[in-house]
Amino acid sequence: MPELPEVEVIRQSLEKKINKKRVKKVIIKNRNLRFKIPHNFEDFLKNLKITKVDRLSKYLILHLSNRSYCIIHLGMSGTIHSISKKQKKTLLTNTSFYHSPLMPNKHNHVEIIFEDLKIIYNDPRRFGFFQIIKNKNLLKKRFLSLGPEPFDPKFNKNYIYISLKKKEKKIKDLLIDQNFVSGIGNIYASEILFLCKINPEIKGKSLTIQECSNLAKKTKKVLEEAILKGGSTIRDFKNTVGLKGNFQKSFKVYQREGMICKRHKCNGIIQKKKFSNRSTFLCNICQKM
DNA sequence: AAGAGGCCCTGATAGC
DNA sequence: TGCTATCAGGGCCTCT
Repeated sequence: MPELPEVEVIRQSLEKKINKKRVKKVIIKNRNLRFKIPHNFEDFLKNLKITKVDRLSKYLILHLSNRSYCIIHLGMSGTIHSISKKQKKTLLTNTSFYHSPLMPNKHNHVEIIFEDLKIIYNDPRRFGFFQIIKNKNLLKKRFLSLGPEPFDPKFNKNYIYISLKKKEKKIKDLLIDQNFVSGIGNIYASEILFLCKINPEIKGKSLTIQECSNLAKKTKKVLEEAILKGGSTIRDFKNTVGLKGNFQKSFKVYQREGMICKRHKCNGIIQKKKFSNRSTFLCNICQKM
């Protein structure tokens, strides 16, 4: 599911809920996520305080009071819900409780319980994971292969131009390559390239310096706007209080196959193409090769 | 060393 | 209704 904007939206709502709070109890219902959750996970977290709710590209990073970290990745289908004791009381007296996403569910794998609320990790496909990282050095090591985030000043026209000048890969595949730039996924890659009028299939090395400059700008623009709109809700992404995002209404190409191009005075038709086993959307006129 | 492809997993939807 | 196939927002690993 979640690309950088969705993870940031979750981070913001989690921060309000659990920052500075102490973990009372952890319940694991299924350890078999992408990486197996070790058996000492619960004991390790117990009684530690959350000192900061951070994010790096698509990873959530909980800073813990013993100077260690808990990183959470949501994979394709992970979501985090929070429920307060008060809410639970109300829900129990209400029939809609049984249809609520907060209801016990076979895909609720992890619960982290605080004094006044708990957070629930739900993930049908189990591509997500939890990992404990013991110290700052190891955290740095863990993310060594990640390229700069789009908002990092390092992600500028020169970096892009130099990184791409020998690349035979398609620019769309490069945008979702986390070693080049981290945080962009399949939705936003299509949206960014549309705004740049760049055909997703051209080789990285064929971008001009001007195109690289525009790419840096438009990438930031798309992601910033998506965060402001609460992320994109396709299928059932919601923030931790169950609110849907709104950016999907702003999609220019994603999931708009066969529809008319939204660019002013362009009469192009949005195409869907599949390469590298993922779908890509583009306008057949303003993103011509 | 870069790039292509497979794989981890479940659920929704389409087509027969 | 029930089956089979295809498709999903990601990332890691292996092979060439």
